Amino acid sequence: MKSKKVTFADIAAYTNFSKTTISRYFNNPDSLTIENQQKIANALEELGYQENKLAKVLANGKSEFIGIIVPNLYLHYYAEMLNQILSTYRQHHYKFLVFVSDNDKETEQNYINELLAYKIEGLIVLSHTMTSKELAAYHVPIVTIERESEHVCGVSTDNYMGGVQATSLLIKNHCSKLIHINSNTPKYIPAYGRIKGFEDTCKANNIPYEIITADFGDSYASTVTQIGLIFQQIEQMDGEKKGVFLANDTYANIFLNSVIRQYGSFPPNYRIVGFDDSPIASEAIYPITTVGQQIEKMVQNAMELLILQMEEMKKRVPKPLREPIHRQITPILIRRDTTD
Amino acid sequence: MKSKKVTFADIAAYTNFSKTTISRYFNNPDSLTIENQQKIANALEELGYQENKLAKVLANGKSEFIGIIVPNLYLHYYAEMLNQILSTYRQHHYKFLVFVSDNDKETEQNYINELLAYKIEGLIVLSHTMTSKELAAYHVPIVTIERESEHVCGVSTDNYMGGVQATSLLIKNHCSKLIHINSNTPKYIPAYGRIKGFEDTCKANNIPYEIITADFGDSYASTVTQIGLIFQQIEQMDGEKKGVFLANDTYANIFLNSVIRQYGSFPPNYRIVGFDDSPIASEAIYPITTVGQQIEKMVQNAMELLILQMEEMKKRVPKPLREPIHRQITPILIRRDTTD
DNA sequence: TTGTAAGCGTTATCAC
DNA sequence: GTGATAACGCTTACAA
Repeated sequence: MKSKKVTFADIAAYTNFSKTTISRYFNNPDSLTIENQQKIANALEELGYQENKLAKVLANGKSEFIGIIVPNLYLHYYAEMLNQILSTYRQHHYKFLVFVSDNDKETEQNYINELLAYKIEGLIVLSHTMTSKELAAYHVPIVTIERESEHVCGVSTDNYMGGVQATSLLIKNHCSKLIHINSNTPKYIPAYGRIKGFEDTCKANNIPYEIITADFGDSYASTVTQIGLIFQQIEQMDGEKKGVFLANDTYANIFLNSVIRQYGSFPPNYRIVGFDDSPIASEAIYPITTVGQQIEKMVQNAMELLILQMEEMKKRVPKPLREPIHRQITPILIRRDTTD
Repeated sequence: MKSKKVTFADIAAYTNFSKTTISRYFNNPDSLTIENQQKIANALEELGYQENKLAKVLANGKSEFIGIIVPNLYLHYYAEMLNQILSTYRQHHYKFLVFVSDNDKETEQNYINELLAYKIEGLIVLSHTMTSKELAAYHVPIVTIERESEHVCGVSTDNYMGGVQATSLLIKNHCSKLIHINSNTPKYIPAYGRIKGFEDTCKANNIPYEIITADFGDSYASTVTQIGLIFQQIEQMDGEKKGVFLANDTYANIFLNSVIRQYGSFPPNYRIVGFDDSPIASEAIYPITTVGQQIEKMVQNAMELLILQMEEMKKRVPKPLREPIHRQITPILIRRDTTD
């Protein structure tokens, strides 16, 4: 087996340069002559050098670590978000330390402390348990995605516009009655905008509408049951063409399945729109029209905001943002088979 | 704002102890008197100490980092795998550095080098681009999950048993003709076992069968097209009750959708079994019977194998495994509505 | 039970 | 263009 790890000292001895010069070879090669660069390059090869970034971090303070706290990866939405975040490595070369919080606040605080101990330069928060005020108190660059973010930077989907888009399409489809199905959503959550957008659009167009909220429980089975009941309820309602806008694609798919099992195929008296553009929307028995969140764009914006703050911290006299920055990303309506 | 970061030196000065004692407070508190522990605890609080694990790692060589390379997070299978891996933090306190490779070999090699530079103690590989021989050459503890792993430790589903289970169920359902649908799978991939298990079981029971393989392209749309064609082909076949076993739940769902659109509801002359127990299996228009991979158990085994190797590396005279260890996890048949 | 001093493998600050 | 030398913040013999 090979012996110990080879360090700058070994390279220096081997090449008759100093450690400083070896360091320069990596960080500022132009300051060496071409031939000396070559000498060192050879030595590296010969001795089988393996760089140690931890030592580098200790010396220069730049860990290039970003921490991520995500509620779970069961929902495709979070998985795809994480996917996009990790993919930014190619542009920015930040390394990501990832934690899954499962919505436990205390656990989450432990994670943050652990992350701080590893000298992360920034933190991306997707979970909901801590308030933005608590997050801000850590005095580390932070960006949140699609959650309450009064006291820190954040990006979220323009949920209001999403609601408007979905509702407008249903109206263009000549639906005579509009129905929105959602869980009980507090007003300070970004997703509340979907409800508001729906309601405002119905009012503005003078179309009869109804908002049905329910507690869908925390299992898929209970969601199926609840939506089944709501479907029966809607079947009883007046309206020859019902436009149903659901809070997400999972709900939309369950609703569509109820409809198909009742009618055998997609009937002309229903139009359905979901939200998220998750895989289930295209995989459904009839591909579902949905409001697609632009996840890639959201992540790109989040990274911009984070990098902005991180760069600032590296200056000799960091001047943190006076006000947190917030960005809204407009979603895109994706028309498929459950609307005209 | 607060000034510089406080270090052991500051705590030492403040408490009139040495840095060594402060270090001991963290790593071996019992070696201090209770009152001195208290003194130090107070000082920590007063000065607002924030630990630096990077310095610790540099000094003691234990990074507590594990690297993960996953092909993507688009497929729920990988997302759930990652989810389970990250969740092991609670038991073992290893921190995870995660990379998404998108199946590019060169990229992947860069990732591994980066991970080595951060002194990871071990590596978990889910991607397929590098051979296990190449992986083994890195001389770092490795475990692979559900992939070729001749030269490194690995865990995988007992795909053969899965194939047997699925096929046996279809036989018990009195199917007169069995059909297996799969992509072109090389024999050295663990998933090939599904085909073998199907075939052997058909032969053993003397049931007419057919194996249909195809290139499904790399998009969902092309998969739908291909499976639609295969469905038409199967419709032409003899057999009053056809048992169809598909390589995964996505295929099974598409096949089921084809059936429903043809028949209006689930007809008695078809029985369907998928593989993976991914969300689509339960979310389908009729919940799909499937062979469920025990992801949690696989991850647990993977961590065991990895920790085994990592512990060995910490010994004064590491004796690496003579032979890589491999584990097979038996999958579980989950009966739902597409079988009796 | 506690302290001294030499690392760990880099980078940063001055010199020359 | 190159080199000494002191950090960076913690651990670990070896002493006492």
